[in-house]
Amino acid sequence: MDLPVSVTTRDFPAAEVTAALEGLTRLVLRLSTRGDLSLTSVAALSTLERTGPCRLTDLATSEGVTQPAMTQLVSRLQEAGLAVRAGDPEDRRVVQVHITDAGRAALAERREARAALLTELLAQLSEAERSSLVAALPAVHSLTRLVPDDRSGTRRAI
Amino acid sequence: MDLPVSVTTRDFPAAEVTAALEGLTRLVLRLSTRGDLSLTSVAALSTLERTGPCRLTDLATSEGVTQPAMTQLVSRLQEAGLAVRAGDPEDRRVVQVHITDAGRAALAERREARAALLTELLAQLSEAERSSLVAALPAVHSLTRLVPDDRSGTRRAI
DNA sequence: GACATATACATAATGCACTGATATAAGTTG
DNA sequence: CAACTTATATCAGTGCATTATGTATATGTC
Repeated sequence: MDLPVSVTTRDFPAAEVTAALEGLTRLVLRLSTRGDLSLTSVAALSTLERTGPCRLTDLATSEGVTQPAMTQLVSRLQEAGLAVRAGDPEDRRVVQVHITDAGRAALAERREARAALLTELLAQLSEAERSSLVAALPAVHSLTRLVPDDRSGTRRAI
Repeated sequence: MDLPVSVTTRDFPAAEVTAALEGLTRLVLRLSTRGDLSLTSVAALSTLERTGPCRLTDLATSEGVTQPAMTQLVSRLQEAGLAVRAGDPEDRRVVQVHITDAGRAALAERREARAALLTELLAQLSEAERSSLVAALPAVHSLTRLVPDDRSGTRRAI
């Protein structure tokens, strides 16, 4: 328990990191206002903004939801004017989902608001704490890349 | 982009941290299986375990949900045998919510499962990355403490 | 060229977890 | 004791997910 910690795989304080992760998750969720875009909506819009138009099913896979869920989500986004469906002339079964200018604007606005609030929060940390967070960013990116986009196969309860 | 970074309030990469936070949030949510306890359930049980029996309304406040939501949540927890309601002899309007042994066991089991999976994920990072995550833990704790338990007053959209 | 199968999306029915509004019951105060 | 406040429960509605199934289009095989 209180042996010196060398951060190897074996003695990694997974419990603490798990708790921290859940705390952060709840923080983010609590900071979301009703009426805001859902996390999935934001993720889907971000994907569309980053990678360009995308098939509905591919979008579902990449966001880790089922295809019907994505159908509904795209419908909501379309009603809100943030995305549009477009047919694919080469395969008339497919729907290409495009982000609209309004969608891009909504993303930008949301990012700005969240960044502003986060900046405010972070200002209350010590400089050492801020540095430690920045230093952890690459690891976080690696982590989020580790979980495959599709949830089939080896998925397990966490 | 590749200037030396001194992490002051002014030039803190809030956008990046925001993005990382959202990525982590989605990671955690995606790793939750259907049938698992919801995050709110876990948070409520954890609070009960940590601080002992608690009024229903206080629990609602501390988890950042409305009182009806907490009434329902406690009902679910009670049906699942993870918590129980107990009357308060001093004020017969109040309900004291207690965690049960089964609730404690469920928490422990869940923590173990998540820690195991997280360990597996973390094993795929470099040692430097793991160290950076551990180093960021205190900052994360500070951050999660910054957001007050109740959402009234200064709450804003994020 | 026609039929079987696969693929892409939509629709329907359902469930869960939240919200707001309101009811009920129990304390508190003028 | 009436009026008010507090603590919880209940109800209707919403958002976002699920599974199961339907429909249109594509593809492969005989």
